[in-house]
Amino acid sequence: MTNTGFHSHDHSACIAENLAVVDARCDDRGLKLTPVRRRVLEILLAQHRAMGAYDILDKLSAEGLGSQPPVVYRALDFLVRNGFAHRIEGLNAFVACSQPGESHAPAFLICRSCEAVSEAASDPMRGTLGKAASTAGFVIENAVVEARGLCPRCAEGAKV
Amino acid sequence: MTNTGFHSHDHSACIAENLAVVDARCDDRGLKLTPVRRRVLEILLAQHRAMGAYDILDKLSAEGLGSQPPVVYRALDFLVRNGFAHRIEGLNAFVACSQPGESHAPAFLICRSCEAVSEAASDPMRGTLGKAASTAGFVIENAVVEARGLCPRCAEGAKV
DNA sequence: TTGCTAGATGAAATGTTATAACATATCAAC
DNA sequence: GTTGATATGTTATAACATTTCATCTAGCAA
Repeated sequence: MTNTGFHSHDHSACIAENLAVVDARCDDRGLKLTPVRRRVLEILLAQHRAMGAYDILDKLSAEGLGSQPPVVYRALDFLVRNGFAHRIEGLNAFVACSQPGESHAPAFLICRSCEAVSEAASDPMRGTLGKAASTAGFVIENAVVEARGLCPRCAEGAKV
Repeated sequence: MTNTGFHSHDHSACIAENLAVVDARCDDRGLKLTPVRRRVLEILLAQHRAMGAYDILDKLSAEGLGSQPPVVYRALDFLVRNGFAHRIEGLNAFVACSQPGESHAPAFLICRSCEAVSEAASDPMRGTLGKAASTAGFVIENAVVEARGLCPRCAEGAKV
């Protein structure tokens, strides 16, 4: 139940550590973190927010790292497939994973005001959903769980 | 915890009842279920599956009920806003609501094989997610919960 | 009855997100 | 040095969604 994104922290260390973990995981598994892939991950890591593919593409192409949609979609696909990033369905956008490479069933807390995204643990099989599924005889393979609302900072601001 | 969609039932009665409820709700609230809106709802009700906006538009325009995207998006917006239909984020598609007009926090069970969609109750504030949110100081306003997997029929088929 | 207003619709264009399809490059293994 | 596997480059297009502006219609007040 790690929650990053809503609280201030040493962000450059946070980025560095994440990249180090991803590097290690790639080594372990024989995956190649190529320049485009690494750069896309860095762009995502720069902020705890979701970014659209075309926003990322703008940055990439400004740096001469590819200028066509498939470039960024392939990189994102690699990152998502390997658990280094997640897709936020409700925003058609992507965030870096805060627990890279760990197998986990993430749930997201998305602030509608500042658009910060925080990753929490979910357990789709438990609770009402799991009960409903088993009653119905439905076999859950995975679940999208995205909560929207206000992060601590924005909720505080809204009150005032 | 009503689950429709995975089990056989008198579907024409199911449609008729849903429409009757929606009619009544519209009367109550002074909403207008115009021909386009009603027809879109009927199209969605015809099957317990999610349909893309353009699929719906194809049907509409075949019937002379409007041929441009805004026609269907406006109708869908009306239906979703008033709780008569839901958007499935993971599919960029729409389903009729099985509890029209009731205020509820739906969760969806989506079969990846036959694409049937069933609506279940969810309670985003409860369980691990709610706990994570309150720990983080996050105020949940609503949540997208979409489980994917196999419906009873397809799960059975997969075993064989 | 007229005219106002708000909501609904018609229509054209555009914006945004995502993939198909095909060609080329890179690199390790044999 | 050929093969096979993986990654990239590039063009085009599919799929999903909204903006904009004009027009129509129902309900209602003067």
